[in-house]
Amino acid sequence: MRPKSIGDQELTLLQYVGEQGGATVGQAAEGFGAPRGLARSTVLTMMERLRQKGHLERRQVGGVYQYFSPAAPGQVMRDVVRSFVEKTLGGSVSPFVTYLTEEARVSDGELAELEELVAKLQSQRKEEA
Amino acid sequence: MRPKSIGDQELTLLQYVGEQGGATVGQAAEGFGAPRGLARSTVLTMMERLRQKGHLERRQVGGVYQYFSPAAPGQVMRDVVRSFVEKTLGGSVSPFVTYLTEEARVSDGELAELEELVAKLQSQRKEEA
DNA sequence: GGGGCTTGACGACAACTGTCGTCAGGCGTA
DNA sequence: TACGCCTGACGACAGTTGTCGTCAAGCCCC
Repeated sequence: MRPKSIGDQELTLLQYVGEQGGATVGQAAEGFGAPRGLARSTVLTMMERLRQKGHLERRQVGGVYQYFSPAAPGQVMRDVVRSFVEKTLGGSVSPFVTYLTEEARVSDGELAELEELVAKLQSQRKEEA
Repeated sequence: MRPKSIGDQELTLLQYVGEQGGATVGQAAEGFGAPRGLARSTVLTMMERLRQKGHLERRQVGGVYQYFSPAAPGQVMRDVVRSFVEKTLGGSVSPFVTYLTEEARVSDGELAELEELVAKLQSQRKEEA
């Protein structure tokens, strides 16, 4: 019983459902699949696979199933990033920082987040000292 | 002919070869495969697949093939991170910054890199202003 | 010359992903 | 009642990854 992997397309769909605060297959097929040229059955399959993996739950509402994410908003992304750092980067975030430094486009909001992050880390260092 | 994807294990192996400054299959099998319990043929297969994808090149040296990475050191990692940010995070580094803030262990060296990064970005903002 | 070990090259298999097509059942409207 | 549309559930298929086993050729030492 491996943790629960997730493909890129699946993740994007999961995100979509999360943002919508839940959706039926029909809604997801229209709002997510259609713009991407995906057939309804494709969306259905992905949603069911996500459900099997525990990333989505469904509830019968008015005759149809309403799917929704049982995880807190943002949690999934965090898990994905953690898994990427651990599995692919071997636990070090250095490659990512290098990437940020050399070629990422960082928005103002993200820069602010980074500033906060640095400040937070610095104060932690002091405490420990 | 899609760009050139790469699996996690493949990437780790590619990294290994890069760090070693090149290696024969025998060397990689011993130094990389053995510690991970991978058979020699597994390592060979991965190296050949990496070569087919253009991530590795080989040269006949003293009867055996010496494999090496044609890319500059660190380039591969940067490519991988970029691809992850674009494909999986949808182009935004926010999820990553959030991860860093909430749960990553950041080393002193990495913190220093981050500080530099923030400083650099701030000065860029000023210039643009 | 004969063994034995290393190399390369294949072919294979199972999982996971991304995509569908199709079938059967339910509901509403003509 | 009959038809058409939406919904769920399957089963399928191809491509990518991760892993091997095996076979044939070469090379070295006894």
